[in-house]
Amino acid sequence: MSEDRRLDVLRAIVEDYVATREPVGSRALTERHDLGVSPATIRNDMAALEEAGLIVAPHTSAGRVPTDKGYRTFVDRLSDVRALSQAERRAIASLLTGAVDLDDVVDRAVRLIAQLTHQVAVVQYPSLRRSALRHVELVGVGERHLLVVIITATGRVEQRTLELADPVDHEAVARLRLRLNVAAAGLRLADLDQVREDLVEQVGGDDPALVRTVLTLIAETLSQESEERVVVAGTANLARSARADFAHSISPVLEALEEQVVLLKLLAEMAEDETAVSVRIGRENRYEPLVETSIVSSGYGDGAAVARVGALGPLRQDYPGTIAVVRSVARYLTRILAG
Amino acid sequence: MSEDRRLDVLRAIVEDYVATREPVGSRALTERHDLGVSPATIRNDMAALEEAGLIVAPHTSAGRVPTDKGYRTFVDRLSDVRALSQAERRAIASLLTGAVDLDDVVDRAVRLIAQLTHQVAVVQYPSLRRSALRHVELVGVGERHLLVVIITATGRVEQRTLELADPVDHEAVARLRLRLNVAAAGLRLADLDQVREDLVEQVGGDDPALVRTVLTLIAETLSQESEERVVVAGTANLARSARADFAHSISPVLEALEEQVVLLKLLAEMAEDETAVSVRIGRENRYEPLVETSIVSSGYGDGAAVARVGALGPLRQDYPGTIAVVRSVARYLTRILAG
DNA sequence: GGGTAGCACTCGCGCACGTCGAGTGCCAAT
DNA sequence: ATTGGCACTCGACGTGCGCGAGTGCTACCC
Repeated sequence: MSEDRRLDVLRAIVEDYVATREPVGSRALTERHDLGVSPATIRNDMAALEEAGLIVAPHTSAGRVPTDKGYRTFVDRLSDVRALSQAERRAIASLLTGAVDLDDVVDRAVRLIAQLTHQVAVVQYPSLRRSALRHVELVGVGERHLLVVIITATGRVEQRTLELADPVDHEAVARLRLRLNVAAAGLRLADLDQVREDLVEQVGGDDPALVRTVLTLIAETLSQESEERVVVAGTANLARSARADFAHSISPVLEALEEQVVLLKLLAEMAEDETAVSVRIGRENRYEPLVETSIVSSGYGDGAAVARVGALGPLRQDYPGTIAVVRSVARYLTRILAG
Repeated sequence: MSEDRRLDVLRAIVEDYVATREPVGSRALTERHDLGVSPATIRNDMAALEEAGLIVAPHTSAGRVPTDKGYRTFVDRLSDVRALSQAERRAIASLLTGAVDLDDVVDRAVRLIAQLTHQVAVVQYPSLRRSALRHVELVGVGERHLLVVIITATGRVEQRTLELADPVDHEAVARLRLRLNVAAAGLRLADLDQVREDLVEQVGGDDPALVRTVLTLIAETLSQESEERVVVAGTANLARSARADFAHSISPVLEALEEQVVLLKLLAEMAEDETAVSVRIGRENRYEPLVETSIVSSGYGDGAAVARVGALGPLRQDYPGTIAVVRSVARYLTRILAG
């Protein structure tokens, strides 16, 4: 019995099931695909595929349905990456290039993915740790508070208030601001820890302790994972297929989507290969509420990937299509952020 | 036939229906409530209530269910405001006072409402137009760009980049910043348009045109409604009761919740009475996707309300409970933002 | 006139039952 | 290795039926 044909059968099952949402039987397969053998032969292959754990029959005398493992095999070995249509390419390009600032880019990207994949779209903001510093602003506020505003190369603004031991010396702060910006412009935030002492010396000034404090605070702030943010769109797409694709309710999934921490962890786990698209199918997500979903994500950003985009949807979905969209949007994002 | 008892019957119907999710019949009513009359009498009252459009029977020989108008009457005339339990009060107080900054306050508030009401919670960020100015920061960036950072009394930071006609004169900018902050501290942003010319004169300085430009830009920026943001939580609560409470799918509702613009408009429409809780029931929301939902919202903030909090859920919900929670959270928010 | 009891009637719901057809597994034949 | 044939399983679907909740109406009572 031919191993190749067996995989062809699996591919056909996945494609038909994704298209029709109905368990697919041996006869239907021979009718809709050109496999060159009779239903009886298909049945033997199916039995083998079931034995191997790639498909299951929901009940006796129903057709077969792919398992997580079946989808995995499909994604890894059987699916061609679908080329995007001209219209899709154009939509991505024009929508993303029209954005006015970082927030707008992220917002447009997430809506775009949701619309093109009919799934829940997820876009992570470019991580502060990885992006370069454009400007630091220091503002004395009241007696002993210092407002630190950090502006990154990607246009993101973060603010943090410092409580000082001594009353604010406004002139010293003004000088410090100037020198800091001269010395630290273009600094990659991830490097800040290493070069801090150099900077303290370089900036000099009346109050090295203050410099150190400010730099430390900046570093601390940026290293907090909680600074990372994820934007979600298209939850309505989940609800549309809810009854059909989710055994119970979609509310655990919605809950998970509202938890920034969960999403960030999830995306972080998928970051092994930063630039390529990576896929988590069903129980491969160890996070219980998501065992009935699949997540397709890709890193984006310049050089070392700085963040991820992705799409989350039911097991039964058009993987080649989703992968194509996610990959394409990630590439456009990378290009735009670099420009 | 007593008008009072008729309303008692309506109240009983609403309460039972909310509690059991089943159409309520005349006998069940007499058993569960102390109305002092027989089922037959109740039937007459029910016929009258149906005539008046306050209840309907989903089909012959089923019990009655409240209509939008029935709920409206219940909310307006029949429900006592439920007092919050000690535990609930404590939860609200402790959670909100533990917040570290404005983002945290909003985040905690929205989660709190979602959890206590089992509905979708909505919290609008305090509007810039209405809140007072704490500080303005001006930073020259490159040759002819000026970065304007606005810090409000509520701790919100907004930034905007100005393109200047002439190259940046750093000294002039420094002087301007100082004078602007002296003159404009505590200014309510909504008033800025009116007093702009006074300020231009008061600030004086080398370049009145620049002052005017900066002030105009600030005013423009702040008057953009798009600056207003809404945070949503608890969408999972919708999904939980989806099958029972929504005729079709909840996905139109989820779509609406993702549209900031829609939510902002909705909240704006409910702002007639700024401090009191206001309720929109079913078709009273002219926005089609929300005709199967009710929204309870209240203004919060000091003096003139600066923003709104609310809860959105199915028609069939515990209105007194929701109202109590929304009102209470709004009050705590007001107190915290004032402090 | 408002309240009540009785009664006939309606109708959705759940259940049992039978039929249909898709799909399977196995076996003997090629 | 592939195939045709065949018996078998089982869910989906339609039908018929009885139950019970609930109604509206009418006659009656205070």
